[in-house]
Amino acid sequence: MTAVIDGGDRADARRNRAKVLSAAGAAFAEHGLDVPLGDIARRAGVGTGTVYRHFPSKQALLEAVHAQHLNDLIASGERRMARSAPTEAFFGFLLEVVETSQRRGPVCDLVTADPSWPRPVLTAAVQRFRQVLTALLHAAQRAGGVRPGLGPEDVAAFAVGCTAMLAARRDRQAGLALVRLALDGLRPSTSVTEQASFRDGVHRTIGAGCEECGAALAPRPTGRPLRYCGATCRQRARRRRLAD
Amino acid sequence: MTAVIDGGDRADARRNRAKVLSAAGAAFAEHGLDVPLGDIARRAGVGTGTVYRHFPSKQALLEAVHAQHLNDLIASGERRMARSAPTEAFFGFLLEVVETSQRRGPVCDLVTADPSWPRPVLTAAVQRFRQVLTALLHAAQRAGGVRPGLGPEDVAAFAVGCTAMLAARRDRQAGLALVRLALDGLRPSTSVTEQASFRDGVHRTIGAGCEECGAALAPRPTGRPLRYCGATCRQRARRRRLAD
Amino acid sequence: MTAVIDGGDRADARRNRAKVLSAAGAAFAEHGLDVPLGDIARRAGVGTGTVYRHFPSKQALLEAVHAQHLNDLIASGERRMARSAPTEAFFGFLLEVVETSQRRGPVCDLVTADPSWPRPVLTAAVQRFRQVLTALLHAAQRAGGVRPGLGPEDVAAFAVGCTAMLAARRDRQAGLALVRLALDGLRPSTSVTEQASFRDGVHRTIGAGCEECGAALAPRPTGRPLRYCGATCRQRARRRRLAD
Amino acid sequence: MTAVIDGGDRADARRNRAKVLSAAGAAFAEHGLDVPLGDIARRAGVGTGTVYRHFPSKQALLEAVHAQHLNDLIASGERRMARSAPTEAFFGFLLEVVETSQRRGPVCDLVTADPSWPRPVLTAAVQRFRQVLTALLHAAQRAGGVRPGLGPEDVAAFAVGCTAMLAARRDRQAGLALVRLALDGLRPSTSVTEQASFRDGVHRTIGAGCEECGAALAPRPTGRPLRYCGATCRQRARRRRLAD
DNA sequence: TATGAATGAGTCTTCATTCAT
DNA sequence: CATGAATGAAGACTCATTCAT
Repeated sequence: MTAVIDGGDRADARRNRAKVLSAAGAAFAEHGLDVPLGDIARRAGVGTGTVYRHFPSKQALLEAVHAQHLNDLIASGERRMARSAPTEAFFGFLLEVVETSQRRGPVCDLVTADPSWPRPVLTAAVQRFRQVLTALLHAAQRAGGVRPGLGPEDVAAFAVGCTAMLAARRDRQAGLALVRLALDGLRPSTSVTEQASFRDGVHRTIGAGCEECGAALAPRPTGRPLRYCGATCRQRARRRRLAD
Repeated sequence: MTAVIDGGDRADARRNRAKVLSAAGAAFAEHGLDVPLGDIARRAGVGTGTVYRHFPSKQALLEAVHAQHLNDLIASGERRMARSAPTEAFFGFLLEVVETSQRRGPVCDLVTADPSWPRPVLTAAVQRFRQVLTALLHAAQRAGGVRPGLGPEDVAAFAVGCTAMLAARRDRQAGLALVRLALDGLRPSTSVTEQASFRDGVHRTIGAGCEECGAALAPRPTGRPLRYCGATCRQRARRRRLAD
Repeated sequence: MTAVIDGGDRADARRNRAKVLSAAGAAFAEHGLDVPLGDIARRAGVGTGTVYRHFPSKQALLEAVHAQHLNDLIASGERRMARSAPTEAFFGFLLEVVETSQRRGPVCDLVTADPSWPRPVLTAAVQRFRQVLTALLHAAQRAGGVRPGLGPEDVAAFAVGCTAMLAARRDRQAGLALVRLALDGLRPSTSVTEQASFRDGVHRTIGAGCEECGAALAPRPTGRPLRYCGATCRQRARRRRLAD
Repeated sequence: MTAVIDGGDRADARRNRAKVLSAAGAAFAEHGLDVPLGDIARRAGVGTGTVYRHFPSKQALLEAVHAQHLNDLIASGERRMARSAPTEAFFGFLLEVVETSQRRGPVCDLVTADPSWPRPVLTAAVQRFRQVLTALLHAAQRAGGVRPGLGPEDVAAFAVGCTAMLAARRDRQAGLALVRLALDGLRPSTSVTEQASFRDGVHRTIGAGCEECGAALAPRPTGRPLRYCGATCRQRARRRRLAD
């Protein structure tokens, strides 16, 4: 199994494999999936034959790129899970997914299980990614930071959409701000919000939920925004932070 | 004016042009921009030459599809403006944009003014579309139903993202629910932090979020940019840095 | 037979046929044989269908153009034969052939009997053209103005070559001067010339032959060049001139 | 430098490049510039992709053929310059140019500087060819074997014309004889009239010939241009005008 | 009958994949 | 094993010719 990932015994072969993978990742991210394989090879400083020695097809190369990306994200997700509060971990993770996808094709499409995607090499990574995503999601939901009722497919679709949103906005900073707004849609909203959001013309107070339990927060006209619904939740959050 | 859309005098030619346009719209929507032109022709029940008689290139055909789509949306938007309350009109319009775009390439990319897009045929439609979008947006903002500070580019990017989101979710109903959640991100919230970054109609440069929790940062007119949303996050980040 | 040439009974049909023929002649002359048939039709102000009504194929149209050209040349050649001295008639004719051919494909190729040329419609015109050319040639040869031993194929090839020469020289006036030089190669040369022309370094006196009998002309260091070898030939030429 | 011609390191690639070049040269020569690229590939015994590997477009292939031809001619011309007497060198060179051009498109058109020809690859070869041609021409002119007043453009146009002439004559031997006759037009003649128009190395604007007999007209530095070569022709023309 | 729309075979060109060096 | 040359299927586009209006 490591052989498949490493590309064989010889050191130079392993190095070449890594070069190709990295070049492919960059090329797909920059120019999209239509980038010619020859360009990738040139970028990696190898011949096309070498690319084919390591990856049996362009599709396979793309999948390897995705697998690597997924593995990186999995590691990052696990780190976040260990170190951050659930809600922060979840949203930080999602933001990272969005920011690192670029034009390489939405990683999360893999999670949404589009059957047109052959995933022989990917299955393992995808499953693990889905597990991490699910764990992060459930933790955040238990913490009240994410709406209950959403499943991993929903989150994946959200990530896909936010990736496209980021790519569509020329100004990356502005794009990130938009993504944050969109991701806020995953946060629980008070019943007031729900009702208000489809009514018109009145400027109602809608706050994000408590970061620990998701409960509605009393609006404050000014000053530092509330993060927790009360002392209990603030305590609980603090305990968790110290725990890692 | 209709001549441009109708494609000439003869009834059969007009019919064929319409068939081609419709087939192209469906084909692009289903299979993306890489669908072979021959497939479109077959789908329309005509020869490839007929496609080329009506549209001088594949690019032109794609633009015509977009133009038609835009024109439909423009008409719909104007109707909504006349008949509905501003906020409902705005969100209804956006939802329609998202629902009708599918894989045919992000209609709204046209609005985000990507210069790599040649728009000879489109310029008029795009401008009109942008006008309608802007009018709907401003009306909704005046009515307090949409965050101030957002511009048409932001809304277009949102639409692009939501289109991708919808396409990513296999279950269309679930996808639409997600889109609604995301679009709610455009509504105003009373979170003081957030309000700071989008105040009174001026589209400020939105800084990156807090490095620790991702929350929006209040813009500072001068001086060193903010890294954290507050002391808590700064403290936490410091602790983490010391930890490794 | 006139029906074939005239294009039918109706006056407008005849007019259309003429328009197409003229447009085709101009288009072939300007842009060569690769000019699209649609361009010719547009130029003629008719539809492509109308072109096909009068000429069953592009090839046939080209042949009709050639036939018309040939017929014009035939008439001109006969006029010249009647009115001018043989040598003048011959060279004037040749120059006209060259000047009127342009890029429409060398008319004289038809005479050189290239078998790749289908000539169903042309046979008659080509044969008549060849007859006129031959008559002019023989008369000029009898008059001593053209080298004996040359046949109509040679002359036709000369015309083809001079047409290309004229087209190659951007400056048309300079091109015509070159053509005259080349055509002079058809005139008889004294034995001195023949010997001299392949020897090197000495500037020998080579004059054109007598216009009536082709005999060598005594070189004159200055003044008006000699046209005739003597009084006899000058008389003979004068008589012929008065005869028409 | 040879790399450009050889096409790389590998022996088989070099061989293939040569095969393609040679096949293209033959195909263009035989069937003209419209020969399909697939035919060339088949003729060379390779796939179309191989042709495109060595030459990025059909145009480029054609230019490479021309460049090779030009380079061969350049070498030959330099050899002739070194070994033969000037006039023989010049005419021998010209004959070689004519004999080797066939239908592959007039090599010398390149010299006549038609701006519609893109010459990226060719520029160097064309310039060198023009230099050789000019050197040969001037040497022959100094030796008195070629009319003064002719420039390289004239000679190139002559070559183009003679190439067409040779192609037009089915019997190649007869064609070559014709070409020799035509080329003799470049030799000096003592006809005083002609001398006037091409004197001492300056390439004067050559006016149209006499309207009556076509003879060359002595250039006039100023004033109304000449129409007739003399009083006789003017008289004759007048008589004709009165006749109709 | 005139028109010009429809047709589809044929051309150039690209690029994923295979294979000789 | 690495290289990059060779391959050929596939796609965009043109235009001579046919056919419906």
